[in-house]
Amino acid sequence: MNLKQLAEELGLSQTTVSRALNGYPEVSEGTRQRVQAAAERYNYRPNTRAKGLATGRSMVIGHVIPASTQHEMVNPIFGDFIAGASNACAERGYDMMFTRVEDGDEEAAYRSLMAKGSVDGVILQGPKVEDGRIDLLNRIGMPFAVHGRSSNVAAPYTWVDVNNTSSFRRATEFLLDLGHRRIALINGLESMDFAKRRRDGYLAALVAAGIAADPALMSSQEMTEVSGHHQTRDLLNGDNPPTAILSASMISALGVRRAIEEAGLKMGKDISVITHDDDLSYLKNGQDVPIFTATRSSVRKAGRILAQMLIDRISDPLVPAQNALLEAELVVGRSTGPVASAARR
Amino acid sequence: MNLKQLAEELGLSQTTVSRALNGYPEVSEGTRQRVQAAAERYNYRPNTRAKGLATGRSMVIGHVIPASTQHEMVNPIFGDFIAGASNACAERGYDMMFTRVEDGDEEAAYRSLMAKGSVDGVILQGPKVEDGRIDLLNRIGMPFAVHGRSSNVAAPYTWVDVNNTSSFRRATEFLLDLGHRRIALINGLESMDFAKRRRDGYLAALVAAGIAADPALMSSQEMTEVSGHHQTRDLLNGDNPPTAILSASMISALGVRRAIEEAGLKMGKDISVITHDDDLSYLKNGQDVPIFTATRSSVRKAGRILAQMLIDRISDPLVPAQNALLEAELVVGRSTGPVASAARR
DNA sequence: ACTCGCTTTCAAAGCGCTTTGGATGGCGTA
DNA sequence: TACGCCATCCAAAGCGCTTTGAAAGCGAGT
Repeated sequence: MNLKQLAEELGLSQTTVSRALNGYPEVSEGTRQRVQAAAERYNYRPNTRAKGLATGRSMVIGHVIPASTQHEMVNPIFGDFIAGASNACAERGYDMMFTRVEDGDEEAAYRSLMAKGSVDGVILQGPKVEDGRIDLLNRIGMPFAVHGRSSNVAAPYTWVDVNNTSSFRRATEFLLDLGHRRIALINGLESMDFAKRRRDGYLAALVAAGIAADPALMSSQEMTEVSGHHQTRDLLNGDNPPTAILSASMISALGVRRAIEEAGLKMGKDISVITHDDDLSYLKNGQDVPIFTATRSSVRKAGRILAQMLIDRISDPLVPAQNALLEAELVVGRSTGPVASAARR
Repeated sequence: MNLKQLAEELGLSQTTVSRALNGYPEVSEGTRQRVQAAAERYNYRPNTRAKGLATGRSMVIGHVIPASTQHEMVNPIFGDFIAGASNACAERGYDMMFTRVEDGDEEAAYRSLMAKGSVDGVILQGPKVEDGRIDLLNRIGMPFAVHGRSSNVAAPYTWVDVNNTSSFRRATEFLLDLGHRRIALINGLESMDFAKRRRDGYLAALVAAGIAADPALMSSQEMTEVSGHHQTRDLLNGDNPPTAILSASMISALGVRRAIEEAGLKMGKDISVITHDDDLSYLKNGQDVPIFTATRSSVRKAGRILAQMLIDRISDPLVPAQNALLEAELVVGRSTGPVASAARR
């Protein structure tokens, strides 16, 4: 059933039917009722493509996933973020679309999405410290919103981010207060902006406490269980192992815990662990009592907010770029404790 | 730049330019070269919506995510599946679109997608033992492909599934061969078809071995870390604890392991564990030596195959429904061993 | 010189919708 | 009675593409 048929059925013009359905005032209330009833009865839905062609809107928010970052898609953190974003999108009638591209074809992909008009805006994931994508999107005039920030970008843009610096600074201070002096940082890839900021926070706390940072205690890798495990094992096997570990995600933290247990140590007693916790639905930090002491911030909430901002911007391009800096809360669990006497040697 | 402008620029008609770009034979090689060069130069991309309107194709594969199952989106298993599927889609020029709906609005959502013409086909996730969606999609004539199967559906349809029955039967037999008699099953929700089949496999092996199934050893819940932990703790605190556990996913298995360690037991020695392993990129079963003995089957591969099948079907609706039953391999790791003497009491 | 057949190109219709710029008719007012 | 003004509805243009049906050009055959 299309508009033409529906109009014929009703003995009205397409114009009137279209207006009745879209809530325009130039149609009498009686007619509107009649039209809506008929549309309901025939389960009429305007064809997306035709509507889009006529209005110049696609009602779709895009994501470009490069093949190498593609495992990000698989990353539970990404999943939770998307869940939040798609929630906000659904409320406003938007759908989300994912385009996978080969590495290096990102620029072409964005240009292509723009030229093809298949999305009204895009969400940018995992910004690097220097991220060319932001300039690019500004240049080609594609509305966008960034999950995170990019340190070296001057122009204003829409973003939502956790205050990574302050949360890692606070976590480090918490460990310092417990008497820890050798605190390791098992970070995400530091080409990523969030990881760089976390490191900054960690270093700031050390500096403030007058402690020299030990490069042997800092590593930067992808945030997987296996990688968390490897890094921890290496740390524990080192000459002068840490008494506390800062982990970048719940997933790495699982590996951290595994390595600690394998070494016959007890987390929270022999060694303390704080992790960042994105409050993932599939990897809760314990049900009642948190397993890990953690800096917690819901990535799902970030998704909601960001999608809303993007849609605002699409609806009215004159709205200035909005930002939100979310503060993580420090949740104290059982993975931290005063520095162990054995380690004080 | 649109077709009209490009045609004017070239001094050709839209027809010729369109044909040149779409590889039709009725255009001379010289002209084609000239057109392609110009298209390249102006970075011309046909407008998706206009093209779709003219061809009746949207080049989009849809997914409908009900709010309650929405956490599925967040499920790493889903993530890996999508990664595989989007790969196959990208190769054929398709994009993927996700529509979130309130619970119970699924039927309306599919009908709507169909009426709006916004997708060419959909992928169905997590089929239940009885799943009304399959009939529905057949009825409304929407091309679709199912990840998994639904036991109580007669009509043929396109699907890809792991042989859950045989793999869980085999895993159970493996434990039986090691001397285990009290084997627990920590299953996914048994309203899900895959979970039901796994249970069937488990029970079949017990029956063949002449062992009566103990309801106290079987549980069925969502596959999260926390839930795996809870179920295992309850089992271990029971009157007559199992000597081996069968877990439905790597994620639950993490919880299983945690509960075992908390109880002061050693996995592979005091108690054996086998898990199903979807070969998730973010939750590898160890790097070199597998941590868990597991029935392994790549869910990413399943995604690839299924998307391909769906696109085949979209391209030629006359092609009969294809199916693929993937056999999981049994990977022996360090989480299993002969039944512990202590437990033989 | 004329027709035939083939290649190459084009004008125009159509996909299903929105939206512009009228038309129509009823009603109050002068 | 005539006029203007709303309220209501409509025909048609246009969004950017594909595709049908036809025309134009050209060398070969007679």
